[in-house]
Amino acid sequence: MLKYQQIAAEMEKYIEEHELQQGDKLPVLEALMTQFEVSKSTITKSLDLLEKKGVIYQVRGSGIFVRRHKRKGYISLLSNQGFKKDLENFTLTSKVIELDVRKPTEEVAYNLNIELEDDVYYVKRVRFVNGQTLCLEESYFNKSIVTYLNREIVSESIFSYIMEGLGLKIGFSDLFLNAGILNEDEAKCLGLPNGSPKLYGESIFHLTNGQPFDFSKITYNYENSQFFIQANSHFI
Amino acid sequence: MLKYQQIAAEMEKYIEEHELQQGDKLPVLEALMTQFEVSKSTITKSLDLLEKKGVIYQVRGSGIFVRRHKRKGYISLLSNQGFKKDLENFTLTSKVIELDVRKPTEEVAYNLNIELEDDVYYVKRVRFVNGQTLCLEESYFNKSIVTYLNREIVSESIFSYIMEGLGLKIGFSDLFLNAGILNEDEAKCLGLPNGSPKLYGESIFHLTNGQPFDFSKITYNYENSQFFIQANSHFI
DNA sequence: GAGTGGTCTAGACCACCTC
DNA sequence: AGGTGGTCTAGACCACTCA
Repeated sequence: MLKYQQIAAEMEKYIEEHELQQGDKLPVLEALMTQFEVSKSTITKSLDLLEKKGVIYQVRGSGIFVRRHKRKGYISLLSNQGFKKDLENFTLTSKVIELDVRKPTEEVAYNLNIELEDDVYYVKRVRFVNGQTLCLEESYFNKSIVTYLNREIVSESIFSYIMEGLGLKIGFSDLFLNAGILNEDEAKCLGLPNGSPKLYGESIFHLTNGQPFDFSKITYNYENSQFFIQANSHFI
Repeated sequence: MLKYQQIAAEMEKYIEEHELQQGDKLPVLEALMTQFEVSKSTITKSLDLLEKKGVIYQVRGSGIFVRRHKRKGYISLLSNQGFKKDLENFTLTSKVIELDVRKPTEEVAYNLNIELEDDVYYVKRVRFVNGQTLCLEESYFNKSIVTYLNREIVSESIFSYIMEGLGLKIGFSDLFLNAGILNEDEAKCLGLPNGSPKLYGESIFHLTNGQPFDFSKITYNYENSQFFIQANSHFI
């Protein structure tokens, strides 16, 4: 693990364990430099990372302060790691509805940047938090990258398998979101009345080298899903 | 303007003007260093900024590549600048429904970190894109920070006024999102049938020094609003 | 193995906040 | 004025990719 990541992790752990609150001041740069025995730029890089994660904010001429969001059970739209982290104290389970290898539709081929003749894994599953439906998820994986899937893998965390089992490195993701009305199949899968509102998202996940490997359509149960985003104005 | 911001702006402009596509390769670090006559760390900082904005991605050992999302008319949930930037080619207007000074509710006082005796500006308005309703917005501004508002200001971009007119610096924001069903008043304001689905968000905007100054509740017309987010895995 | 991006350092100087 | 974070440099060395 790199120095600046290590330091960021330690600082975050410290903040959590000591239950520091919004606005609490952290030691000044000078102190952190000597404490961790690194140069100024390394500390700065750690702090920039924590700032990007929404853990702290830095005020020039004043200090470094803790930033905490105050609502539990919200899913971060920024960590492209599925829900594992956000719903740590909740029980996450999945029911696999379908799993097969097929040819992509035009839409899927376009989003995965492949040809219509190439193969994709198709996975349809319902995900639950604490036994209640969270979302209905239809995923398409580029089979030449995600070379193997089975029902067992797919009923657990697919992303853990992709990273640890296949040794792939996830780089970045695009997410598109809107609201709508559940159709009959969706309502049935989520256990909601026909015509209920839905939160609907499409996301495309890429490897670090820029290759898209996963295109997913997710329909959320509006009663059990809420999201948060922490933004900075560093890029106006 | 700082060097690294200047360089980032120039590079972004270059990419737009030359209509570079997803995956197109940019010059290597060495070349950029000599071209802009700056050190490696400065170029790196520019590139990190562009990466954070979702404009490029960097692959170690390989190069720097253009990253472009391909859908028009989506609102970025990361730029905490209102919609100005995302809906550039659309006409944005507002209708002010209410504007007054009042005492905060407990909820508002909590989110703005003020006392129940303090004053807030309350603004209720409907916003339109190309003449169609985009959202219903109820905002509460800490009056000791946002010292003055009037109907004229409020019918234009409040944020431009806050930055340019009042000289305040916006730092970061928290956004909470979920879906639900429109109530009668909301449906009327948005011109939708009663009981339609809605996208509902609450956001808290802070100055660079960490003070919250704006708490807003926004109800979106689900037919006219769609969002996107570009995420990185740099902080797993 | 050549090319390319990423980390880290030590230090100079600058911009902003608080008192 | 003194304290604090932010920018920028020059250069060493490391890690990954790809032919």
